[in-house]
Amino acid sequence: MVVTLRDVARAAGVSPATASRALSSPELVAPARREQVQRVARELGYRPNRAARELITGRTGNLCLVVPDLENPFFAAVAKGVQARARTLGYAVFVADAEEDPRLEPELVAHLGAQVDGAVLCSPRMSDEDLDRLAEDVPLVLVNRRHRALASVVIDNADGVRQAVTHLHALGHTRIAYVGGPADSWSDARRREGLAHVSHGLRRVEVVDLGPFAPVFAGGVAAGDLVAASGATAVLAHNDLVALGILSRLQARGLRVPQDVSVVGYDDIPAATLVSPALTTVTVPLARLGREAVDLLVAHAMSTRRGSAAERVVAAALAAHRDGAGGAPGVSASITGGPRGASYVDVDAARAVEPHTPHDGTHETDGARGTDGARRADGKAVGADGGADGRADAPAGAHGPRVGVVGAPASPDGTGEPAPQPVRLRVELVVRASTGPVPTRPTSEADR
Amino acid sequence: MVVTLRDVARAAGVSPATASRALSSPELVAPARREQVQRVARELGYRPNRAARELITGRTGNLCLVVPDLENPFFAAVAKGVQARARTLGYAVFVADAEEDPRLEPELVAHLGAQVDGAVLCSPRMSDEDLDRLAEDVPLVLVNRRHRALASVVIDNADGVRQAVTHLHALGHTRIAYVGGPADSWSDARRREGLAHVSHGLRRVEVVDLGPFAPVFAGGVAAGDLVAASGATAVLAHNDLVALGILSRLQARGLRVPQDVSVVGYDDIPAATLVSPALTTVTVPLARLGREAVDLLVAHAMSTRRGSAAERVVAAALAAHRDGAGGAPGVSASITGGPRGASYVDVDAARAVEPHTPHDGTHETDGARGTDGARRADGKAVGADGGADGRADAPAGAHGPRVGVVGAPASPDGTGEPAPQPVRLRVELVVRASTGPVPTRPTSEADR
DNA sequence: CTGAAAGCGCTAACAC
DNA sequence: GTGTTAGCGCTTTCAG
Repeated sequence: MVVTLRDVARAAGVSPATASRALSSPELVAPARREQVQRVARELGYRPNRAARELITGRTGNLCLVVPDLENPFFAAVAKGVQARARTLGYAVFVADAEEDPRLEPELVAHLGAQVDGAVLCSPRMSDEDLDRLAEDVPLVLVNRRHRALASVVIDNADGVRQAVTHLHALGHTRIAYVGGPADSWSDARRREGLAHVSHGLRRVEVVDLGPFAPVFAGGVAAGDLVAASGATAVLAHNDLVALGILSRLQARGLRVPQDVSVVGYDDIPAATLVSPALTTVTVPLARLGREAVDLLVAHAMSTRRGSAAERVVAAALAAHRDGAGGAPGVSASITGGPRGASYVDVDAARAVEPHTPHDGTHETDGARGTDGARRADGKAVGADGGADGRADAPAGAHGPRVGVVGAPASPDGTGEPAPQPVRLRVELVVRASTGPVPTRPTSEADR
Repeated sequence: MVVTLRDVARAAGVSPATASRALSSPELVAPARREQVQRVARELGYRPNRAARELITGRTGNLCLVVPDLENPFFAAVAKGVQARARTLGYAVFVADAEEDPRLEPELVAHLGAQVDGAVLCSPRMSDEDLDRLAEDVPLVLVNRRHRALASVVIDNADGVRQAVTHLHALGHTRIAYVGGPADSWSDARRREGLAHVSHGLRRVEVVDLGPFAPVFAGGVAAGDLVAASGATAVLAHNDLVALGILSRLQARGLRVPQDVSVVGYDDIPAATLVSPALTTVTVPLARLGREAVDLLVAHAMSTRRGSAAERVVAAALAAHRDGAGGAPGVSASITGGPRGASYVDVDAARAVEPHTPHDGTHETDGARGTDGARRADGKAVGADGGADGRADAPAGAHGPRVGVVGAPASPDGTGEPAPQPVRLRVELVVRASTGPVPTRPTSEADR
């Protein structure tokens, strides 16, 4: 009923081993036989059994993504990016919604982690300890959070607020309110730091911290009243959802935006342009966060995988690799080579001969990242203090085209390799209709 | 390194077979041994190898969901519902984004279908033929589309527009514009049908069809101008995104909503309340669409599965089942029993003794569906003309609490069982600020 | 109720 | 280059 590799082998007049090789490692088979086997396989409609393959190779060809809330446009966009990238690389992706529950996250990762080659955790709210624990079981890449030796892709939080505040300052605003996100939000902490730096640098600018709020529309609505009462002429919100809430509340109270109060968001979700006035906000390359995360995962995390046979081999290869051989890519290639190829029809047949160089920036619109970002362990970079806390990042005063960091995505899986530099993506302020010049006379609640 | 079932067996002093049973079919093992094995397994941190299990059982414990666009709030919400439900049943779910490309859909389903127990296709744009083809390979459940014998969950499209038009009519509107969705949208076709019925029933109501538009914000913006030119005092949009676009365009042109024009959307996505005026719209139980789809999948689609050994057994069981024995649930239970239980730690240990009754409405807020919706093949229902085209659905004139259909979710997998009735979910108009009484004098472009 | 044995479909040594 | 031989870890007959 279901056609098996044996069937193909028999029909092609070769041994199962040869059939297997012809499909999975074509370069090991004589051209004539190879093509014949491939043809027969096609004719018979052969579909390799993934479970059987996984059982022996230890690789699944799957990834997983865990987000706090799929309905949040921010995460939806990241998910889309992850999807797209994974698909072109031949990976399928499990998506899990943690329902904003920090306790659910580790559970989800543990469950899914058992059946994937790696996991992307987007804005995880779980503790550092949980992250450490999980990282032992499955290759992890963090998005929008940083943690010790784990690979991660983040945005330049500090630079975003810098741009926003600079913009507001140029419009004459001197009293700016900040409506923060959740107290335990990693990115919010970075933005606060950035805020402190900018306001230091700018004369006569005063930032009023209105405190932490839920990072959703309702949070913004609540914050709206505080904004009105603060006497600020401009407000910067933790994210667009919050900004939208503020906007809504302000307008409901009869305050005009931007005539009375200017509002700036963060993230640039689609809804930012659905409202009027359209929201001035900090554009974050949402989809790219996802894409980079996948690249990172495929680049290094996949190298080690608890997979019985494969595991031992990889370990041996890595050892040999470290012992001198500057870079015999062929070796690691045949080991780390995961699924690839856009066509799902015969992924195996399409398996490239070229070594595994998953991301060389080909698809990126700006050439920020080094083209050899995927190659790891080239001596020099080893042993640095990459495991530091990551406080060294934001020289927030500097500006100009901040490069999205290169760094060697090494393997933090306990193979003794150094911790990777996080991939940091640039953000950019996009000015729309919700910000304008400071009102000539101060606006306050008393105005109405 | 990794603890295997053999290890557990050895440590517990039993054979691998017994260990396996103790964990996967506890009822087959003597209480004493059973508990001992379970304890040992826990202590050793035993984690069953899913690949090995899948290889022999043919079941994966995974589902997949394919949507046209993850960033569309409609699909995000459905995805969330699918997620949640699948998780409580112990299933992990692959999510794929078809990027609004009908050609990509079958490819994704084919790829993922090979490694899941069933697939949920949300608003698939692919052809009927593609659906037929895929349905042969993997159990399918459709959301927001109907097709022959495939199980599906849809909303009462016709009733939604009926409510909307009735509302508008009550406000005095007599000239109502309809801004449709994509020409090949199944749901849009249903809404048009409903529209025709209602306007027949209502005196003096004239519906102006403004044609098909892309179901996104930009589509609505484009439609906005047509609305203004149509002379209609109210407009009903294919969905909220389009309604939002219309709203935006109308306001940009100086028309006031609802004073000059009333706007009604469909779906009630979160953004509907982010704008001002808040959108009057037809609330669709988005998350529930997803939940029901999963229930349907688990209820019947899982019964048959090409899985070597399991397949034959299931087939035999089904045959025996049909031959009289009204309901020997024990049999099918041990066969169809998929993963379940909320705890991921020891899903197996939690395997219920009770027969497989995945959804009995326990989690539903309204008891619309029958509690025995999961039980299939009880003679009577067999052989009906369930395979009809689905044109029989909308007696659009009727109203009142339309029940969300019960029907026996039979297996359309060619086992000779009848086609299932689609699960139809009720929708409800929610009146917000974007609709109001008809203007005393007609509004047209000339007004400004 | 329990154990021994036989694979699920595939890949990876190891010889030839 | 190719075939032969072993299993990967688990479930499931089939005897006892």
